[in-house]
This record gives sequence, structure tokens and C-alpha cells, in this order.
Amino acid sequence: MLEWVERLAKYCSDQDGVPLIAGRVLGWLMICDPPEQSAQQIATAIGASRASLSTNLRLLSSVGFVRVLTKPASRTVYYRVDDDAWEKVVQRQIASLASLGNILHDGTPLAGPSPDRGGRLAAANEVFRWMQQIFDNAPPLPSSTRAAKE
Amino acid sequence: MLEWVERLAKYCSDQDGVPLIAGRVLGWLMICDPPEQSAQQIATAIGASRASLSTNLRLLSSVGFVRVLTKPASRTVYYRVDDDAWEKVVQRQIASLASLGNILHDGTPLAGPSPDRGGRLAAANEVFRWMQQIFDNAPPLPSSTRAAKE
DNA sequence: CATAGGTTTCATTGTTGACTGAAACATGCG
DNA sequence: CGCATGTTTCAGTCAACAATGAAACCTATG
Repeated sequence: MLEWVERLAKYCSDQDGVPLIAGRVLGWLMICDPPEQSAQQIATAIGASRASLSTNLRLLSSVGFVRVLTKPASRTVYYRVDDDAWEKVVQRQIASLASLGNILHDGTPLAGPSPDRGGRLAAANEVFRWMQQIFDNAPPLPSSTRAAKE
Repeated sequence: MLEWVERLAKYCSDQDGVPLIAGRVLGWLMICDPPEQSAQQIATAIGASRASLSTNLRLLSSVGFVRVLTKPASRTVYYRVDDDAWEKVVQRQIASLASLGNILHDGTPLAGPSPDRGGRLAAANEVFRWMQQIFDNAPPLPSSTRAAKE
């Protein structure tokens, strides 16, 4: 249970630069029952200070990974992971790669007209064209399919 | 010229956690003439200490982004960006996302059997299946095409 | 075998950013 | 109005890491 949370948190921290505690929050919110929990509940579950929770919950909701919801007749705020959180993660990674492709594309005219037989920038640009093409021909994301069902 | 290098370096540092100087080295090696340069040359080009160059060149070659090559009758070591460097970047990002998909998949049995009507983990797993499928149906990478040409 | 050009190691410095406790802040209830 | 519960802000600590200069380390060449 908590080991799995820690595994996900480690991924977030190592690979994506997300604060460790934010990763733990995400992990916990993916498997907790019920799916919506107060800052206090999360804090005790993952063993972090309330201050950290405040900071990280604000971060996570500002980037759209968790939803903030309030229940009637209760003054506590509940947090819940957004159903499309991981889709956003994937989309952002792809967008980030695309922008890297743009940078490299912009660099093409700068490369010296040297005996650089088709290497370097040409190879780089090919890769990003390849990626572009893949996503152009890709089926729609699951979320849009889900939305269309209604 | 150097502004472009800086732009790429900033991307590397901000988005990928690569040290700023390593990003500058990569950028410079993408557009310099000739394509292979000594640590000294790079150092003066991007304005960094030789110590930093040593550290970052070791890093970059250990992860396969730059090649180390020596010329006969010269004791200086030359560095050159690998033609497939950016392809590796893309591949690693994809692999990283796939491993994230695995983590989330492994979490599925942990989710409480609560009234979590198809949300959360199910949605997450859909996204990664979607991604998997895309790359399964994708054309081969440019590098393999290039290799086949010979 | 000494030297010179080039590269690496080492210890230090500076900066960044996560994390925390304590205090301040809001808000529903008696 | 005061209290209790829950959340946020603030200032400070601490660890991690990039970057550097200086010194040590090769190794071809004369």
C-alpha cells in the first residue's frame, strides 16, 4: 500500500522534478478510500506536516492534478485526484518534446555549412518530424472518447 | 548563435533537469564548426571553466549524447554530439512514461473496492494503453531507416 | 627523463528549493 | 460573542547540487 505510494512518489520526484510529498499525495489519492480526503487525512496517511500538505495541495490543484471539493454541511475541504490527471501528464510530456523539436528546428540555419554530412541537426529534425507524424495519425485520447459518451 | 545555445540549454535545465552547462555544451556541439571540438574549445566558446567541462562532458558521454573521438597524431580528445542524441532523448522520455504506466497498472489491485465508479486508476490505465498502442503502430524510427540504407 | 598540453580530481562556495513548527487566519457551531 | 476545527502563511533550517580555481594527473614528444 504505502510502498506503492512511495514508488510512485519516487518516480515523480526523480523523473519529473515534482516534490516528493506531492508525489506521495498523488499516490495516496489514487488508491485511498474514499477517493476524496481532507488535508488532515492525507497528512496522517502519508506522514507529512500540515504545512507541507497545504503547499503541495495548492501546487497540485494549480496544475490541475487534484480537484478541490466541498461537501455541504461540512467546513472541511476535500481533495480528490482528477480523473484526467495522468492524461495531462502524458500530454504535457508530449508538448514539451514538441517544443524541444521547435528549438532544434530553429537552430538549423545556424549550423555552419561545414562538412557535416547530413548529421546532427538533420537527424534531430527527422526524429521530431517522426514524432509529430505519429501523433497526427493517432486515435483520440480516452478522455475525449469518455466525454463523447454523454 | 549563443542565444540559441542558451535557449536550448534553458530547456534542458528547466524541463529535463540536465545541468545548465551540459545543455550549453549540447547546444554548442549542435551548431559548431567543425562538429568535433576539444574540451578547451568548448570551454571558451560557452564561457565555462575547464573543470565544469570535464564533469559535464563525462556526464554527456556516459549517457550517450556525445561521442569521444581521438585523432591520430594528436593528443587532444575531441567531442562530438552523437547523431542519434535527440532520438535517445525522445526514446527515453517515452520509456519513462511507459514505466509510469507500469507503476499505475501495478496499483490497480490496491485501490479500495469503493464507490469509485470507474474513475482514477481506470482512467489512468486507459491513457497508457492508448500510448502503448500508438507506438506499437508507429513507423520505425529514422535511425533504423538510416541504418538500413547501408 | 623532463616538459608541455590537455584532462581530471578535490575541496570550497553559493544557490536553490523542500520541509517543518509555530503563529495567523477563516469559519461554522453553541 | 467565543470556541473549536481546519487551513494557510511565514520565517528559518537543512540537504542537494551546480560551479569554480587550484592542484594533481596522464602521456606523447623532444
